[in-house]
Amino acid sequence: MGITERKEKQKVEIRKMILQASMKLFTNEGFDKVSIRKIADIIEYSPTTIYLYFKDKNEILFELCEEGFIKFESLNKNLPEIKNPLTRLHKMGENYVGFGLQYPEYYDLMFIQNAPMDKLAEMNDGKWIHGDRALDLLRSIIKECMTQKIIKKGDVDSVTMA
Amino acid sequence: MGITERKEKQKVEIRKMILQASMKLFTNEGFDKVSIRKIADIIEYSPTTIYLYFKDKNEILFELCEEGFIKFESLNKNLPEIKNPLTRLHKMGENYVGFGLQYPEYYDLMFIQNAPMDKLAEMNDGKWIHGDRALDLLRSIIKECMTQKIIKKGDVDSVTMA
DNA sequence: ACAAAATAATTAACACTGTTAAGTATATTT
DNA sequence: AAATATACTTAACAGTGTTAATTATTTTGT
Repeated sequence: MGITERKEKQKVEIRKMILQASMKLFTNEGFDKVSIRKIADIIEYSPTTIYLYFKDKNEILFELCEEGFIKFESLNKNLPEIKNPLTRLHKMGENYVGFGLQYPEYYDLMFIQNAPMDKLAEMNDGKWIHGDRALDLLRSIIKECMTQKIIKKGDVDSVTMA
Repeated sequence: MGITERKEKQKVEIRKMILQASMKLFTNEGFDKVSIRKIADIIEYSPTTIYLYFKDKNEILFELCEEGFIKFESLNKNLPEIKNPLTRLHKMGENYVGFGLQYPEYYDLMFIQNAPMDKLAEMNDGKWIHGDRALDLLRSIIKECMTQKIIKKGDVDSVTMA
């Protein structure tokens, strides 16, 4: 039935509008300072309409991160062919940088605005469709950095100073 | 006058209670999830009483960070005697780690919960009494890391994996 | 073509947030 | 004892995420 099909498409498009508006607001003002009502204003729908498309505010962020992880994973397609795990990790680091340069808004959302990490950790039960492995890997890196990057920070600074 | 003196002490003690309760809540639940009313509940005063001692919620965090920076600075007293700026920075890195181990709650508040960095940046006009140099230095490190730690992250991970 | 059922959106409301203004005791000074 | 200052509280505002009830619209079954 072509008519319900068009309806589906419209629903998808509203979803897209929400995600688009949210992305803009999140990166401009930060997740916490963005209210559902602000998003609703932009897309010119009632605030509660958003809840017809997303379970809650976190799920919007979640979805955006998923999008980001998809992009990031597609960048990582060149990894498996590298045998040496050391250089493979190094390559992943490069990909990570490349991702940041190519999709700065997504990068900001996923890795700079640290609040998200907490928020997403909450809804971490079961869901993760695309982000799981990438996130786990990155999280392990980040966690290790929580104890070690400090030292390395000093080193980085030394290097840049020399 | 011994009586107004005792009054002064009581005021200082209420301040301390607020800071103490806030510290506990901030590190346990995160800055954003702590409400003024929750703090008020703990110290068993009305929520608005807190505003007699602190301008707003951020100022409580600000004060706690100041305390932290004082502790951190006292750890950094061993720095000036080191001539070589490279090894001096390295030593500061060590102090940073030491600080994190010695005062985990403060460390968490100041460097892990990244939201504060944003919040404190807002009220960064003029104030900074103790934290200024230490913060500027650390912030420069952090900012450099925003572009470079990514690579270093990979490296760190490589090292730890080897 | 018309009534019934499903869909999509909205309005009203709840419980919470930071914060301010106005009011109320209590203590201090004159 | 009356006036003033101090310490604190209650009431309120505007905003938040979110849910329930309501209305309008569209699709379906006859």
